[in-house]
Amino acid sequence: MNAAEMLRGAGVSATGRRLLVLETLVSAGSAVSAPELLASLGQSMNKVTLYRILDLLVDKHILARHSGPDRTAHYCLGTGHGHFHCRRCGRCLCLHLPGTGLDPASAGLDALGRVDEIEVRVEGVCKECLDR
Amino acid sequence: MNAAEMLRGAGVSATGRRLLVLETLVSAGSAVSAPELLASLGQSMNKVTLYRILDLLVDKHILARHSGPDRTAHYCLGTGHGHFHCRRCGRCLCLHLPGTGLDPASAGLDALGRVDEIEVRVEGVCKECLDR
DNA sequence: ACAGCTTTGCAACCATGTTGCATCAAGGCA
DNA sequence: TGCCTTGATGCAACATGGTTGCAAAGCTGT
Repeated sequence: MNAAEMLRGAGVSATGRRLLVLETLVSAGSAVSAPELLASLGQSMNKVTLYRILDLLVDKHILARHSGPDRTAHYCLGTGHGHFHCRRCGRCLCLHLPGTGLDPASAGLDALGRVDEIEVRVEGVCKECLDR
Repeated sequence: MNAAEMLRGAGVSATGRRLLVLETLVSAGSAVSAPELLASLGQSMNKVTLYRILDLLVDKHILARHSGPDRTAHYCLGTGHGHFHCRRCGRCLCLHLPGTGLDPASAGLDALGRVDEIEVRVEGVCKECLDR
């Protein structure tokens, strides 16, 4: 499924700007913040447009927004369930955690109210930074 | 253990400002953001002083800082391992999750590098808001 | 009292993100 | 084709959360 199909499948038109943002995120592979996107896209994209596109894509469940360690939102594809934040290089890797026992019922979370989303944030130093 | 003991135990002097911040957080019971603290403390505390005290207490491991949903840091006592964010009332409740299977080895996280901290963020609507 | 340190305050600044409004592009229809 | 409506983009100004530089106020030991 390419970027244009993802957009049309969500019922929004696939404009050039939106494709640019989405393809940048696809090729990034990790979670990226809005300022990082702005920097990598250069002057070719207005920041207001970028923020509006990110809002739209999150609203349409194409992107997931999660809060990074440096108090800026990070964006990545799909509904990631976890992220690893490297304290040294600042990268934010998406985790796909299988079977960590994190369903609301088992943890007794549903006693708190309605649970919409569970995210695991792991902080540390990534392998590349440790080896270097 | 009262606030003054906590401060002296961490090797910092227990000044009036620091006691005020720490006691406010103790009595809050939930995780609080810096702007919320500023509002509740009124004009009696300069915002720079507050941020510096919060930084100090996090550095001394008296407080834990974690990122809220509204891109502001929240602070609570100890090294909480999870938080429940209510999307309706905005409160941020500390969770103490027992045995959710979240140790680095079992989840295969240590293959990523060095893991320093794991935090679980749960989003939803709290019981009080659902009942209302 | 004095020197030296820590703590606090004030003002100005910076970065992230938002709002209001104008403009531009795309599609429908006479 | 020309016109109208609607959605997408851009620009400027603003709002908020947080930081920095520097000065004043408070301790502490001599």
